[in-house]
Amino acid sequence: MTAKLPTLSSQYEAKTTETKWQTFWEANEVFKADPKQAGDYFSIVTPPPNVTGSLHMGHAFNTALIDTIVRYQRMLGKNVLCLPGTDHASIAVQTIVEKQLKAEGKTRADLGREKFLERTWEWKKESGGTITGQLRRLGLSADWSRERFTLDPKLSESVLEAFVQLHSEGLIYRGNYLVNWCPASQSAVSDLEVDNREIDGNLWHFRYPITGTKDFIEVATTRPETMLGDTAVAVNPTDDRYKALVGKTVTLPLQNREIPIIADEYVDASFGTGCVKITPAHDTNDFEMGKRHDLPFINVMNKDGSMNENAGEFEGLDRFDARKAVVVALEAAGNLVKIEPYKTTLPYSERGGVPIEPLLSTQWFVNTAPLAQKALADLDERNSPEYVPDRWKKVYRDWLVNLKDWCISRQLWWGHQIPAWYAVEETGGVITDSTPFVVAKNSKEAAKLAEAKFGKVVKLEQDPDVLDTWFSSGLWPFSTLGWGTEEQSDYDRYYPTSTLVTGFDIIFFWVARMTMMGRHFTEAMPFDQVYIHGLVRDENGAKMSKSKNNGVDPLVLIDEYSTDALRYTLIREVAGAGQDISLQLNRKLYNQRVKDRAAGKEPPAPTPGSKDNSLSESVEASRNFTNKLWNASRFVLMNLEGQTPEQLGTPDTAKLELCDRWILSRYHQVTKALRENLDQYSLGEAAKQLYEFIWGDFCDLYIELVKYRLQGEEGESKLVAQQTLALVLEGTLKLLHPFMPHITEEIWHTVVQKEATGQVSLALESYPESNPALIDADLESQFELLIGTIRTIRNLRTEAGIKPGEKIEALLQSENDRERTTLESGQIYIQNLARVKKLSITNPSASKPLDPPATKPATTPSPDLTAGTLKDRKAWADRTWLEKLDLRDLADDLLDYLANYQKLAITLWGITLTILAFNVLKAAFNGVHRVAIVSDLLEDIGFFYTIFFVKDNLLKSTDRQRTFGNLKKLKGDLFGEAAPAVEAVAETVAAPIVTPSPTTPSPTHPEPDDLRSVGDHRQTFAGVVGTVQVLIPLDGLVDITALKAKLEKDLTRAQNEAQSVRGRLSNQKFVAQAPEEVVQGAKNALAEAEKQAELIQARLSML
RNA sequence: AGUCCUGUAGCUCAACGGUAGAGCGCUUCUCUUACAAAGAAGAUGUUGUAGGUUCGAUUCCUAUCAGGAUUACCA
Repeated sequence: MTAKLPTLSSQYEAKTTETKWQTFWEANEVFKADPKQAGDYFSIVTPPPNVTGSLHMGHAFNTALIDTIVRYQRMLGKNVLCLPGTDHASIAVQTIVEKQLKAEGKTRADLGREKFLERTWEWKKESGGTITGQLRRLGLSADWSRERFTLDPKLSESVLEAFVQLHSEGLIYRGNYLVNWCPASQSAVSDLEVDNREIDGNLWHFRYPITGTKDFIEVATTRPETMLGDTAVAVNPTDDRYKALVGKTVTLPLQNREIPIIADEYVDASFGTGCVKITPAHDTNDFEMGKRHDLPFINVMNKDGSMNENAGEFEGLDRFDARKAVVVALEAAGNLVKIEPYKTTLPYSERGGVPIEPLLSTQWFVNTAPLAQKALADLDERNSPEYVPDRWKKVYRDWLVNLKDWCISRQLWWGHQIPAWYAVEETGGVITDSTPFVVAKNSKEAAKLAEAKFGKVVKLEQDPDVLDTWFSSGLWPFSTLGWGTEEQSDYDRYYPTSTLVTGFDIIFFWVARMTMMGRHFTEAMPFDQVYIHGLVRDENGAKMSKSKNNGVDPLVLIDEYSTDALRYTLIREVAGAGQDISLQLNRKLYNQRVKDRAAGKEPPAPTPGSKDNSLSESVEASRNFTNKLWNASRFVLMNLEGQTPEQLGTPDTAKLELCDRWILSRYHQVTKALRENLDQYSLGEAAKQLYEFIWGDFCDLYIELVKYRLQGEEGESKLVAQQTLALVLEGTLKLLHPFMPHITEEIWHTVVQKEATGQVSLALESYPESNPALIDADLESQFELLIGTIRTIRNLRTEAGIKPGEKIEALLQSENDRERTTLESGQIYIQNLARVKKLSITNPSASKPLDPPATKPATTPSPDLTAGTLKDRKAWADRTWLEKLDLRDLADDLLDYLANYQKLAITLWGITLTILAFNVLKAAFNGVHRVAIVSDLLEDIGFFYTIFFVKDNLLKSTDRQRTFGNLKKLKGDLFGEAAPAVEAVAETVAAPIVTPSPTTPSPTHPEPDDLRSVGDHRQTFAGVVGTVQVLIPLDGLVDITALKAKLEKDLTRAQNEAQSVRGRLSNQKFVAQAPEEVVQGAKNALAEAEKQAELIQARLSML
């Protein structure tokens, strides 16, 4: 043990602490995976963020979820690999760099491919560093030694391997098809890079003259300029209106081209005129039809979106100018019928920000059907991968079924260059659609292959295009582990990976590609489970997006509130089925913070109490939670007197006091629930449970309940409290660690007093296990009554306007033995937490009270039985022996005293003397039939107390509970009260087995006299909890109106409850058909409600 | 248009078919020696609407309204 006591500073410094642990974890390689380590493994490859700039809130959310899962699995003792990395994001990154060049007045062509790539790598270095730095600040417990980038040599090798293999299997081909063409970036783009927007457009109606007649056929289009490439007009074969025309031709206006009228099922006769113009080179549906009917494909557009030579007089016009020009020309020619406004959704290029053009071009494609079939079989036959939540499985499945071939070539430079080499001499020195080629991993192999193929050495040129980024992303789960390279130890150990954590928005584009590729290349699903989460929505519930400019930088919130607070907020929000989560934010303040950050200013220190000053209320609440944990830990540390949980040891079960047993029961209950929730990815639920346990149970109740023991004398009771506090705190830190890794690590090291090393870290501790033997549901519900009683007394205090600091008297009356036993065993708790100096617990119907239990206002204040300060006890001891006697109360108080100061009473001497005292009392009692009404009776206790005090620490191990019980029995004998049997009491205290009420009230109702007995002497405030009547006698004036109002409110509530339950019970079918326990529960509830109403009614009638 | 998800307190969300809870916010009181970034007490609901099944529906079914996601877009 160190010389100075371990403490926590009064203020938690989140920023320095978090940086400290992030640095520590990484420097000590705490999270480095070791394939050689035995045991089950748990591996996650993180979804690689694009190296385009910085992380947004969605990344923070994803990372928080991943890390919580990963840390939990690590604490379960698994061999964990969490592999981080980034994605090269061809088109996004190239767009950024080209923009930079443009600002300098240059183009990529000016630089040339090599120089351009150099420059892009430079950019990647900076941006990639920003990204991984942010992941580190989020506390991601990744193995940074295994960080990967999709363009790493080894990953690129995997890409080559995959491409060559797929090509050799005939699953990759080169062909002329329609692709999503982005004229702005002049590249094909994937469906994912397309953003469908609904826009207000027009529907233009044209008429095409039927060749050889004066008739016309009317067609409509949203893109008039495409008519220049029309090669047919189609009608439905069953459409009687046009049947006769099929086989004839129309003359295409402006182009004067004869095009056929064809019949095709695709045409919907009921829409518009039932005639469709067919442009196979510019529309996907038309493309299919063109193939079916063997139509010519006339491309009228250039790659930059301008019209080409096939557009005739419109050549050179931009597509939108051409649109206008075509309409004008058609109108002039009398072919325009009408223009009607029309809502349509247009695909926009996410990158270029312009409408996508379906364009016919020669590209590389993956034949996905055979790949998808394997993945589909795994899903249908083995439910692999398993989706959490399950409903996303359907979305995934639909995609696999409806899949189209995948265009994988991009007309870009940044990325994996397609490993195809063209024998350009065959086609005049340039690559054309028909240039022969070979596919190989490198130019050397390509040369060899080409030589074999052509029988001579030929000049080869590599395809200038690069692969779709998703191609390499599809390999990510195994390419990162060394698949297809020399070093496969990680692959052998950690593949297939355990869980993929990602957003639902990329199930198709990424998840499905990984499963197809993984299944094909590794014969295994790349992950066992897929955990799908939602998006982070902004303060108005809107999706965050660049175009709306409503994104939120997680670092701004981290600077303001800490990483732990942000992580916890995000996770706590997680509802069930992959729902979106929302983030509360003061946008105005946020914008200010962003500005400040840019200017290098720190966020201002929080000013408590001021409203409208919260950047994010929800994150602030989490920050307050960290603060709560910090302060509670401070308190515990202050009271452990320098001892670690290990040094203190586990508390002896037999010596646990009621609240110790309760908090341990709660702790094990929560541990159990937490493990279950974490196992099934109910992270939000888990986070909330911990919050409630830490704040509600541990801080607000347990700590308050044990304070008097900690502040009291050294001894067993104090030791057990310390042991329990230490045990629960350390366990709780472990439970919370996956959610809030930094603060828990900091507190833990202080608590256990262990220097942090690569082997000693909370992150490497075992996750707590639940001990079912310590879970006691009965005990917990008994506690409910105690807490309810405390709350009722506090409520009465408030209603009566009693000052918070003032100590009061209270009387608890219940006819229910179990209730009374519970109240008695928790008496000290009620006294401490409800600030009651004198508490009586009686059975109003058992025997006529000899005298009113509460007496007239004491002229000299009663010594405080509860506070337990030395001062009080001194004052108490100073009393003189035998001023006046109320023997019954004396006995009560003697027992109170023992209950409160059990640790003092443990000496044999003390007990002996107490028993002696009882015998003295007995003797006295026998001689006195009527006992004086005196409230100040405790002088005599002072006498005993002095003796106890002297002998205080002589003996340690006595079954004080049993003795206490015996004393109670003795008291019962003396006064004829229905004191619980000795055994019952002993067990109540040491191991409560008392079943909580379903209260079965006794048939005898309290006499009004009973109730009045208190009120006769003083004004009394009253409330009811369970069937316990809580009475607070008051001195001075009482606000009768307030009291009445309160009682009436209670009465209404009780009557309503009774009424409702009565209604249910009077339904014969309910009684007959509902399960026994439900009916019984209703009966109990009715009895309790009726009892409550009765008690309140009686009390009310006395006013 | 199809499919899916969601409608519960002012906000964000809970509630094996058993009669609705929590956090934040709000109101009142309190700076009590872990914590005012706190503590104590309190108020707040035709569970979107209408039917149905059931002894009993926030929960299951049908219809409907509203919001969202997604796929496909009819030219």
